[in-house]
Amino acid sequence: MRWQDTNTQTCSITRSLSIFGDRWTLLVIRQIFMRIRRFSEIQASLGISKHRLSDRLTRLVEEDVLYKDAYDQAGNRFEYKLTEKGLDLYPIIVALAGWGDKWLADDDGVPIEYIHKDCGENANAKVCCNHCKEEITANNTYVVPGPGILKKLARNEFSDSDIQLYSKSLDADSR
Amino acid sequence: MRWQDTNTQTCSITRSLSIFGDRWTLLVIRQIFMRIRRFSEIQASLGISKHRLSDRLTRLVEEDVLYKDAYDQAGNRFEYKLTEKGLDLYPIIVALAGWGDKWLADDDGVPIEYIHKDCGENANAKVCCNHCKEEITANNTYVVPGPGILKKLARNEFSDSDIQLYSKSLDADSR
DNA sequence: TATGCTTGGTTCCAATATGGAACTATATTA
DNA sequence: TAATATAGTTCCATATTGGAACCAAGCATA
Repeated sequence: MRWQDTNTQTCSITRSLSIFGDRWTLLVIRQIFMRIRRFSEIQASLGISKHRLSDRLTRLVEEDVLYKDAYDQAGNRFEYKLTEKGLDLYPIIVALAGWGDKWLADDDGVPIEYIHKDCGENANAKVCCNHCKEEITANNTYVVPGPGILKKLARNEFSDSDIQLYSKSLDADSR
Repeated sequence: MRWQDTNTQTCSITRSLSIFGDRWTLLVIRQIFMRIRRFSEIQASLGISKHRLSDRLTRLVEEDVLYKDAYDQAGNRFEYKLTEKGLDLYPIIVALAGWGDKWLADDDGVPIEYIHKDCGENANAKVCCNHCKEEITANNTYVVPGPGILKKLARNEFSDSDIQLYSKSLDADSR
């Protein structure tokens, strides 16, 4: 399967990765969260080549993850800012940072800390059940097919490998 | 900057992405969470080419994200299973799925739902503050340099672009 | 014991994506 | 007006990926 075909898949993870599942895009988004928002700033701070960055920014604007906000009088130079859709990527960024902090930090410790303004404490983010607020892990969760699968199954629009995937479930055996 | 240099960076996000920030690795991990754990199963279900999958699995075992568990008598054929480090990627998977569910689902609705066993409800997972359990967003969080930065700064092991990055903060202006 | 089948790869080559340098066009600054 | 900064684009060499063919070990069958 070629990569450009992946965004036609049903899986939400596959669809998400079709937008930012490459080597640079999430780092570009991270910079923009960090207020590094102009082309040259992003390019210099990441060391990404210019035409690659140009591609990525254009694509993120097309996907409505970023929008261009002119900062000169002529209106030809832009800061790239996060749309509502883009701001919603924050949990993914925090989850990535948290995993790296836990498993990849060197002896010096965690490079940056996230402070939750409302309580003033180190956020040390966890993924929690929206209903009971307890932490979500692979071992206390299982999956069931949702309407996006069931309706396609009813219309026979689902492949064998999709059925194989979604007939499986996550539970304590995931280890 | 070439990609193989990225895992020397201080940033936890960059280090994380140096392991699974390519087009396929997170999908491979997702399959393993979904109990699709043998080479041929993963290969057929994702449509990834064999040598690419071989590379990725080898690398994930090297990185201690997966381990090989023999399932034949001769001990030559393996299921790839998640280590503790790998299981800890679950929040990232859930965050990706949640974003895709919200922003990329088609009219049929969400493809799969995550059920939290402890309360029996649809988890609809949120990234929350570990301290007060409230949801984390770009607007209610800011960042401060942690020891991993401060110690390197004290030893002069930090580049200008790193300083630029970490001197910025996240807050309500992130939009 | 020979035969083919399945699994889990590896090897080769063509196609695609990326990095780096040079170039360009438009604004802003001196 | 000239110099500089910004935000790209173009060209080419290199790196990564996909696809097909090949291979070797183990198992199932005759």
